[in-house]
Amino acid sequence: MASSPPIIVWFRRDLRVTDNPALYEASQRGRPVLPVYILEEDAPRPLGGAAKWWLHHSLSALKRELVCLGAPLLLRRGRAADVLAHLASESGATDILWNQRYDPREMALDQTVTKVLVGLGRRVESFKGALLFEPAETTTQNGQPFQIFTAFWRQCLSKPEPSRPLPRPAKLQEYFGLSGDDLAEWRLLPKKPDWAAGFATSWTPGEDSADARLTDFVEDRLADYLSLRNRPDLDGTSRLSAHLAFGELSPRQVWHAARMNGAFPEDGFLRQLGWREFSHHMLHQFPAMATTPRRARFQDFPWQDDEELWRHFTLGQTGYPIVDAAMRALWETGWMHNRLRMVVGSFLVKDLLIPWQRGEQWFWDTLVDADPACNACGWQWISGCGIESAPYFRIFNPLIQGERFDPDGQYLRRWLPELSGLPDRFIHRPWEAPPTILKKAGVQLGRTYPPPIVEHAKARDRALEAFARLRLVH
DNA sequence: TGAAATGTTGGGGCG
DNA sequence: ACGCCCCAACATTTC
Repeated sequence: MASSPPIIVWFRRDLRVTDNPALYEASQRGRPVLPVYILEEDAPRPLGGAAKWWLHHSLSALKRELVCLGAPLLLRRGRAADVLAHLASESGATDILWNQRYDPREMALDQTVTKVLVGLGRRVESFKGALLFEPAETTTQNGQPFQIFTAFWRQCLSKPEPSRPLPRPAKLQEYFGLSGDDLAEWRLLPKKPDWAAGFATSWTPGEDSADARLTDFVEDRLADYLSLRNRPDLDGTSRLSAHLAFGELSPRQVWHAARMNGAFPEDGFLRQLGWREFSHHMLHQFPAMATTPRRARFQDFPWQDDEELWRHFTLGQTGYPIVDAAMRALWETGWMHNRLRMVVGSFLVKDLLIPWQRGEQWFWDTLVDADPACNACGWQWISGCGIESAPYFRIFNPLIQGERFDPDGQYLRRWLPELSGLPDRFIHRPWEAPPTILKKAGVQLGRTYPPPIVEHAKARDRALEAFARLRLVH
């Protein structure tokens, strides 16, 4: 027996059933629900490798959730407009619901989809679930977008608090009769080599584990967040970034979970949500920032862009232990601590004079939490070419950062086994260790571990000089 | 969400 | 007792 026409819910980066406004609304209408995820062939930017791994597991988790709710997830691939138009005619659906996304390139796509569907006599509705505050409602007094985080966040905090998360919908009516792709066919997982083998020991994608991690964080570690958040060796952060990036959690859920466990909006943790918010609003308002420095004069920066140095950087073979440990952790786990993102970012851009866009692309490929807005904002911030950003002359010293935030070298020993035998005193600076100590630790500089590929003091001077020249020209 | 250079102050060693 | 130097500790400025 054929079902009556369903309501289509198009899942994108909102791979959750709780606090999912589009799904919730569909569940309220007393009709079958047809949830669909589309592998978009016309996506503005193909997902990176690590994100694909996450997507695979997140989709399989979402499939399980939706089976429990009674409406299995349909997988299709192609251009979103074609797929949805086809689905609408196959199923007779008149209503297509989704949660709004804010990246202008994706919004352009959604507009096309809308036009096509409306042209076919369908109704399209979009809902708000991806952000805490609406970009259109968060502007300066004369209606301009904010460019400075503190002003932006102050205004956000003066508004009513974000609304409470919606509940998980009750049982959904299944729509029968359509078949979709098999997730495995999408080949989102790496085969040979399987570089993602280590990911699973660090992560469990999906809404259930996102919720568990959130609960664990707000109950046990939120209180120490401020004092530990910069310590990669102590696991002081929430590690929710990938769950948020794929929408397995909504920022509202994180907000209220933290609030109920004693966080104040002014506190450090919610402020981090503020940065996420700010990044998304910024990319929404300034689409070009994905690839172009917001300060125009950085267009002419005299980059060196040396392939050999780049290779050392990506392999975690720069000779600066904190940089190398961070880059190898990124490769092995698909994630990097935020403090270390700043350290390696500063190193790439300022010590090696390699354009931030290359770093941004590398992160895009290797981070499980790769998010166009946060990634571009972060790189513009660290390279000094954003409007609100670290001034260019703010150059991190990898040695000082390492010793300050990994004082016992615990993090280094975990990711750089070849240095693990060095005493605390030298592990951040193996090139200063006396030969006897190196020998005892089994370290051969230049063989088991590289000497520094640049001398930081000189690299710093060179970067400042390049920056000074830039200022002279403009 | 920086680091280095430079300036200032004050205590202690020492002739 | 005094002036001088050194240097650590801290503050300010500069990149």
